[in-house]
Amino acid sequence: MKEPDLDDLRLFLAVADAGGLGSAARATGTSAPTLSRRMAALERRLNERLFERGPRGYALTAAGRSLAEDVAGLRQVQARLARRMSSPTLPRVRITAGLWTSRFIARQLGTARAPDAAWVPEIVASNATVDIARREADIGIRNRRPDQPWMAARRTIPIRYAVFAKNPDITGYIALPRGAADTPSGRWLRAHHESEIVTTASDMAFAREMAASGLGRVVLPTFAGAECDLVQIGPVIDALTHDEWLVSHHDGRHDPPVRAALDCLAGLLGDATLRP
Amino acid sequence: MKEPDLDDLRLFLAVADAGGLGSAARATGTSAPTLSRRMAALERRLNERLFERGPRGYALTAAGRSLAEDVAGLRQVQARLARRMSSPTLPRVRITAGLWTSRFIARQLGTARAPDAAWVPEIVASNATVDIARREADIGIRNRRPDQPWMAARRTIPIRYAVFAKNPDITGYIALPRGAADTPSGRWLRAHHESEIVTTASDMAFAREMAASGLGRVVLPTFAGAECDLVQIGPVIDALTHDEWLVSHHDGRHDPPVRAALDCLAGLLGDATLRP
DNA sequence: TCAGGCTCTTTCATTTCTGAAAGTCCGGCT
DNA sequence: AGCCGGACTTTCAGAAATGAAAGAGCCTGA
Repeated sequence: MKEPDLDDLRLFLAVADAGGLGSAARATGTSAPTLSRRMAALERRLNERLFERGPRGYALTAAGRSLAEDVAGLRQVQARLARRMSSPTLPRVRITAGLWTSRFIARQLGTARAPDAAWVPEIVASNATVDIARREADIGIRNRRPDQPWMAARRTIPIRYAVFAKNPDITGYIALPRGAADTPSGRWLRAHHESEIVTTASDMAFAREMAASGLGRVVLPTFAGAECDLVQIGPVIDALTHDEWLVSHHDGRHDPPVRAALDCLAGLLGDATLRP
Repeated sequence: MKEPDLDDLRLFLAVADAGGLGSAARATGTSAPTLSRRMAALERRLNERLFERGPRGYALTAAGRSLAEDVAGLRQVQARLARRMSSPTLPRVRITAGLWTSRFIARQLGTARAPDAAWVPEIVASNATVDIARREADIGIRNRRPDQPWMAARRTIPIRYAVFAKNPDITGYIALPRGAADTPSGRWLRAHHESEIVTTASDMAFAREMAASGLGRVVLPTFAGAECDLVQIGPVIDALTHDEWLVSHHDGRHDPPVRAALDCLAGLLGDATLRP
C-alpha cells in the first residue's frame, strides 16, 4: 500500500480547516470537484473514512482527526515556505580556509560583502582539510594549486611569513607541540630553531597571545602579526612565502551565490589590507 | 507567485539525498524523466537554481541546501505517515458523560472494549455540557433525550439514586456548595435535607470519599455507591430515577469507529454491572 | 582513440487530472 | 407545499503529467 501524495494531505488539511469544499476551494485555489475527488481518493488509499459528508459540509471523523494530527507538521512547512517566498532566506556559501585567513575573512567579510548580496558566508573551521571535491564546502582558500583537474582555482596574493615578538629583545620561540598540525611554518621553525623553543601552545591563536604577552617569538603570516601589536623581528622568510589559491568545485562556481562569494573574496584578498 | 507543490518538495528531498535522478527514481517509484521535469519546474517556480547538474549526478547549490533545511520537516511527516500506514494509529472517539458515568466508563472500557477494536476512547471531562452538535465530542451520555432532531439517541438503562453512608448510624449530609454544579440530585438534597447538611465538598468525588470515611451521608447513583464500601441507607429516590441516553451526532454515528464505540457503550451500560 | 557505462534530457503516445457546467440532494423559507 | 440557496458530485472535453524509449554528454578503462 503506497503512501499518499503529500499534496493531497495539504488539501486534506485545508478541507478539514475550512469545514467544507467550497471555502477550501477558495482558500487553496483548487476547484471543488478536484477537492472532492482527491479527498475520496485519499480515503480510498488509506482505507478509512476521513470525513462525514453532510449537507452542511465536511466534518472530520475520528480517523480524520487522527490523520490531521499526524500531518500537522505540514502546516509548519507551508508557513516556512511562505516566509521563504516573501523574504527569501539567503543561501549560505560555505568557505573553508586556514586559521589566519579564516579569522581575517570572518572579520572583514561583514563589511566587504555588498549590502544587497544574495548570499551569506558560512565559515567552516578546518585545520583538517575539508574536502571541496566531496562538496563539504563551496569555496576553499588553499596554499597551493589543487591537483584535481575538476577544481577551479584562482591565484590571489602571496602570503609572507616572518618572526614576530612583543619587542626585539625577546628571545626563544613558541611552537606547536610535536605531532600537532604539521604546517610549513611549523616545520621551518623546528628545522631552524628547534633548540630555541621555550614552550608550546596547542593552537597558533594561543601562541600569538603568548607572544603578545612577551613569552617568546612566533612565526606568523605578516598580516596576522601586524594585527596584534607584535613587531616583526627578522626579514620575510622566503622559504615560506606562497600564493593563496581561491579554490572551488568546477561545477559549483557558476552557482550565482558561489560566484558572488568568489568575486567578493577575490576582491578582499587582493586588497591592500592583506599586504604587509 | 504561487507556492510550490508539496509533493515536488518531497521529490526534491529524495533527489538531494540520493544525489542523482536514477537512485532517487528507484527510491521514490517515480521515473527519472518525471523527476528531471519536476526539479526543473521547481527551480523555475522558486526562481533559483537548486542543483548543479553534472555528469556525476545532482548536487545541491547553496540555495538548494537552504531549501532543503527549510523543508526538512517533510521528512518527519513522511515518517509519521509511514508509521501510520504500517501500524495504523487508532482513531480516538471522544466520549463525554457526567462524573459517575465517566468514571465508570474509564474503569470498565479497558476490558469491555474488544481487544481488536479499531478505536480508542477519549474521555472528555465535562461538568459543563460539551456540545455534540458542534462536534466537540462524538458520543455523549446524557440524562435525557436531546431536543435537537439531528441528534441520534439510544436509551440505555435507568439510573437510580439513593442515600449512602459508611454505616446506617451516620447522620448528616454532605452536599456540594451552594451555587456549585446544579444537578438534580443536588437540588433534591437541598430540597429535602437542607437543614441536615453538615459540610460541603467542591466535587462529588471528594464528597464520596468523605462519606466513606464516615463524615456523613451522600446521594449517589446506586452503582457509584456500591463501588466504594458504602451502604445504601434509604430506598431508591424515585424522583431522581432517569434513563441514560447514548447521544451522538446523526451524521457521525455511521463512522465505523464511532459506531463501534456506540455498540460497546450500549453493551457496557446495558450490562448488569450498572444495575444496583 | 574508442567502446562501454553512467547520467541526465527529449520525444511522443498514453494516461491521468483538471475545471466549467450541469446534476443531485437537502434543509430552510415563504 | 413548493421554491430557493448552498453544498457536494458527476459529466465531459481539454490540459497536463507520466513513463518507455531514444538521444546526448561525459568519464573510464582498454
